[in-house]
Parts: sequence; structure tokens; C-alpha cells
Amino acid sequence: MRPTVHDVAAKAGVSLATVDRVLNNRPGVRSVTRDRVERAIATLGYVRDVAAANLAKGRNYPFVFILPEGDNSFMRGLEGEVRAAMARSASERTQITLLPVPAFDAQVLVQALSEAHESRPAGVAVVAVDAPEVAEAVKRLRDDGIAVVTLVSDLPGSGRDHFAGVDNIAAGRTAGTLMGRFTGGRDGSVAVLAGSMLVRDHRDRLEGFSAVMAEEFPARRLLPVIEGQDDPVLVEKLVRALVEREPDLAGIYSLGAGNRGLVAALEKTGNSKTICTIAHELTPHSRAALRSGTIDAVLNQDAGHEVRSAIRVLKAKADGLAVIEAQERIRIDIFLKDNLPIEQA
Amino acid sequence: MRPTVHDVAAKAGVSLATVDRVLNNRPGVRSVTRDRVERAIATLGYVRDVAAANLAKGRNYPFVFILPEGDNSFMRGLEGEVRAAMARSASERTQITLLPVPAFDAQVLVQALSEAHESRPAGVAVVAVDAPEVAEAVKRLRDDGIAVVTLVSDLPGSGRDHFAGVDNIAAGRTAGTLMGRFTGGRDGSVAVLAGSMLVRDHRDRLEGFSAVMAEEFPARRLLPVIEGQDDPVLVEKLVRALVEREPDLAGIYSLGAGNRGLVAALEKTGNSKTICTIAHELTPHSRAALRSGTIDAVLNQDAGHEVRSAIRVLKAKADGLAVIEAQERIRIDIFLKDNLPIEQA
DNA sequence: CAATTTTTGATGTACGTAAATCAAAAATGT
DNA sequence: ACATTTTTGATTTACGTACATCAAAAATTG
Repeated sequence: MRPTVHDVAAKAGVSLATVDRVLNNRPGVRSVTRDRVERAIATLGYVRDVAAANLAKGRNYPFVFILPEGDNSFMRGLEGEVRAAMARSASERTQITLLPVPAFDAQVLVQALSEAHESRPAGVAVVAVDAPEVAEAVKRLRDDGIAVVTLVSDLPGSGRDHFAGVDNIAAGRTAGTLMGRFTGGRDGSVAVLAGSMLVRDHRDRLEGFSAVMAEEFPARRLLPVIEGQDDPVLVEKLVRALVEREPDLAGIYSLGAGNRGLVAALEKTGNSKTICTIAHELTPHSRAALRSGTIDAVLNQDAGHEVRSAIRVLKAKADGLAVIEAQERIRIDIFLKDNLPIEQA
Repeated sequence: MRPTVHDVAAKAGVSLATVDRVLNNRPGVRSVTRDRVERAIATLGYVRDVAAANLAKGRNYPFVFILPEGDNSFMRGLEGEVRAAMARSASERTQITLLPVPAFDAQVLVQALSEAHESRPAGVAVVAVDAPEVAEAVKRLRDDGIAVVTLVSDLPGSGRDHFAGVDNIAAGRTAGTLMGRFTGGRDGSVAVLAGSMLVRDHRDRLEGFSAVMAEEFPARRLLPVIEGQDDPVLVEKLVRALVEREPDLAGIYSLGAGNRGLVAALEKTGNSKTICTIAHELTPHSRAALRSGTIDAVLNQDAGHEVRSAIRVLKAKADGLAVIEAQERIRIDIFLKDNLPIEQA
């Protein structure tokens, strides 16, 4: 049988109350006695039954998740994962409030952060917009003892406790290697399609991609970056113009969202098979395009992992515990049509 | 506040005992009363506090994990994950026994299974050897009400409850697509290096790989399969002979273990950069070879995921609960040198 | 050595559920 | 209407920990 506090008390020759004082760092224990108890804990291999402890404490964790609104498939998937976490809140003793804000709007985000602040949560997770006033708002939360985790998009210099997202420079590098090798058999240039260079993730991905192309595939000509504002209609127009302008196009790296327009342009102009296309985020659209062969590879960050990691980290920070950073690192998944995961409800 | 059994009893106008009878499917409740209670549960949104329930039940899950011995890096990593799960056993109410057996020996595995049987565990996880007598032993366990999950290597027709491993046909297909596209720029043949065709995983991977090569890259010549018995020394010899025999070799797909010999042969003969090499399982060796460029891509199954999934499934089966198969599906990870996860301790 | 402070013990209640017992009430069959 | 069976209620104990209270013992101080 697993040892309990009673066993520890008996082994150490002290009362239950003393063991409790040691375990919960309460005052009023001589260091000699403390040592005796700790030795007993060590020899018995006692570990606190967390379930029973939480039950007794009635501990719960009120968290606020701030996510961008809009029809971005990835963000909607992320919201779905947060809602799934809310459904689990009973067993995880969390109490999650979802706070939607317009995308890419620093001012509104600052307001949302102070609104979250007023509800006095134990922690806040936020998809950050990279602006100094947002960083200030995050600082205020932290100064008030509220844990803050950035989600998907980071905010360096804000003093946030943790970033739950992928290394986007590495993601760009991975795309570069795939692009270079997939187009190895042919000539032609490569285009990069971004959402906006004002967003940190996109800048990082471009940096990684360009670096690998320059280092390892210097013969390949890189066209100037096209910014599609993650807008399917605009993207489609831009891509149509691109393929007309560049009959010799070997590949397109789409590092932002709004891939519907990209796919539409490629399929309507009959270029879906000839141009090597690499995109980000596995959504119903990108999945279909991958399966049909219009997209050749998708780099993905698992939104479910990110949300669950954010919650684990927020809990740990709220309890003042350490986080094993390596364990919370989010992987970059590569999907080809052959290793697509089964579609979930 | 979250509703409790007391609230449900009050709402339904019945006693605590009746609510308990409904919740735990105990007999002696009229269906009208049962309905009343269930309506109360629904309207209040009551969810059982699993922590409290487990505490009250004092439930624990004795499991046996049967793994092959030997210096196979992947298997040692798997063992490490099982030990990590043993360390968590306190909080997860599991009680895991590790049973090592010589690799690829059906007879010994049967003995190990009956030894496990005698300890009367709630469940058994086993890296299966594909043999009828093993299937028989698994059947005996299941007939005795013990849940059985196959790990990494499946055993169809044994009636096992679940397989915690990857779809190896899909893995082979993925390797095929990568090989075809990575070698797109050049002529030359492709070789396949297996451990043994007696093992199910290897057969499946070959099947998937060959299918994609035939369907999508019919011009590429596939050499006859080389069997290296997962033995580094033998593999090195065979690969050396191969590269001498086939000066025009474009790629090698190594679908088994023992990649140290492969890497050594390629590096010593100076072919490490010219031949496209795709291998399985991310180990310290394959990681180093990936980083140095000797291996171009590694397909991986996450041993940690597999072990945790196996435990979740064993628990569910032991409690007679349903498993959401889609949620327990193990993904095939693709690693390039650019998206390697940080090295863990 | 007495007075004071600090440390320890003993005990009880709480958390939300499980499980058992015994008595009471209601439904069923004849 | 009676006996019998089934259903329900009331109550208690337990799981392992947290936390509070009050008394007792030990250590420290003057």
C-alpha cells in the first residue's frame, strides 16, 4: 500500500499535525523535528495524494483566454480546443472564460487585458499582438501576481511567463528545406506569400525560409514577398497575377492564413500540380488541398497541444511551481497526403 | 459552485442513496425514479468529481508491460517512457510492473504472458511477436477479463483490445512520397533496407513504400529488399556491398532498426551526402545523422505518446468504458534537420 | 526558578463520493 | 386485505489531505 500522512507521522514519531505543518510549510516546527519528518518522508517514499489534497483544498483556477475573432480557420480550431478544455474544467478544477477580440487590434487587446485583470483570474492566456502598449498591459497583470502565457504569437519583452507556440524560425527553415528538395528536379523561381509583415510569426517564418534557401539552394531565385492580408479574395487575385507574370514558377510558400484563395487560384489556372506548394496549419481546406495534390506539404502547430500546455503552465505558475520548459515545447508537424491524421469531430 | 450529489438529490426529491444507486448502476430503482434523477443531473449539469470518486473507491490499476530486451535504441526509449509512467503511478493510481523478454522469441513471450497472467493484473501491454501461439496466450488473458493492448507491433486476430502504435502502411507511403520527391532531380535506383520480413511492422512499411513508388514514381527502379536483421555490423557490411555494386544509387529507405551500421557505411564510403537516406525512429544516433546530413528524413513514432495512450486505454477497458479510437491514434512524425525537437534527458 | 514563548499533540470538521446497513414505505401478486 | 417483494430513505464510515482550535509539553528568557 501507498504510504499516507499517518504512516509518515508514525515513522517520524510525531503527530499528524506536525507532519501537516512540515508538508505545507507552516511555521512552528523546530528544524530537528522538520528533519525527522523529512527523513521519514524520504525513507517511506511518501508522495502527497494530489487528488485528495485538491479535494480538501477546494482549489480551483480561474483563467481567461483572449482569442481573435474572425473566420481564420486556425483560430476557430484554437477556440474549439479552448472550449474542449472548458468542458474538461470540472475534472481539472479550472474555470475558463473566453474573451474574443477583433484580430490585429492592439488598442482593443489592451482593453480586453484590463477587463480580464478586473475579474482577478489566476492566469491569462493571450494571442498577442506585437505592440508596446500590449506589453505594458501584460506587465501590469504580472505585477499584480497574475500569470500570463502568450499563445501562438509571442510578445517578447513583456515579461510574460511563457510562450505556448512553435519556433517559427525553425518552421520557416523546415519549409525551406522541403521547398528546395521538392523542386530539386526543375528550374524556376519560388514565391513567398505572407499575411502581413507586421505580425511576428510571419516575419520569423520568412526569416527561416530565406536563410535556408540562401544557404542551401543558392541557385533558386526568390521573388519579392507578396502580402495577402490573410484575405482569401485578395490572395486569389494576387496569386492569379503571380502565375501569369511568372510562367516559370516552381514553388509557392504560403506562410500565413487564408489558403482558400491560394488553392482556388492554383486550381482555376490549372497550376495545381505543376507548382510545389507548401502552406501552414492543417484546416479542413488545407487538408482537402493536400489530399487532392494542390498543396504538397502542410506545416502545422497542434492547437490542442498549445491550449493544454498553456493551461498546465498557468496552473504551475499560479501555484508558484517550476515548469519543465523542454516538456512544454510545441512541435512543428509536417503533413503530407500520406500521413494525415484522421479527421476529428 | 459546482453541483454535488446532494444538490442532485434535493433537485430530484430523492435521497442521497437513490442518487448513488443511479450513478453507479446499482439495482433497486424504479425507472420513473431513475428518470427523475437523470433529469435532475441533466438540468443541474452535474458531473461526478472523478478525484473524489477515485479517492472513495481506492481504485488502482495493476498493469504489466512486456518489452523486448536488447540494445535497440527505440525499445530502450520506450522502456524509459514506461519508467516515467511508473514514476507517475502515485498520482495516476497505476501500479506498473516491467517484464523484459528476449526480442523476437515467441516461445518466451508466451511464458511471459502467462507469468503476467498469474499476477492477476487489470491489464497487460505487450510488444507483440506475430505468432499464433502468442495470439493464443493473449486470448487466454482476455477470456479471464484482463485487458490487453499491443504496443508498437500489433497482433491481429488475437482479439487484443487495442493497438497503440502507428499505421505502418501509411508510414511506408509517407517515406515513399519523400523519397520520390527528394530524389526528383536525379536518376538512379532506390534500395530498401529492412530488419526482417518476419516482423509485421516491416512488412507493412515495405508494402506502403512500394505502393507509392509504383503509383507515383514508376520510372524509379527499386532494388530487391536487403534484410539486415537490425544488426549494425551486418547492416554496415551489406550497405558497403550495396554502394559498390550500385554506383548509381539515388536513395536508401531503412525501415527497420540498427541504423548505426547504415550511417557508418555511408560515411566511411563517402556517400553520406549523395544518397538520399530515409530512416525510422528518432534516437540519439539517427538524430546525429540527421543533423550532419547523412540521413535526410526520419519518420518517428512518439514512444511517450504510445505508452500514455496504452495506459489510458487499459484503464478504460478495465473499467468497461468506451475508448475514442480517433483520439488514441498515434501520429507519424516527420523530422528533418530543421524541426528536430529539443533533446530531452 | 518562574514566566514566557515556542513547539507539539490531540481532536474535529471539511471536501465529494462510494458503499454498506437497516428500517420504512410503496408496489405487486394472490 | 394480506403477505411478499421491490423500492426508497436515513444514516454511517471511509478515502487522504487541509486547516483550525485548544491544550499540553518543551524550550527559552529574564
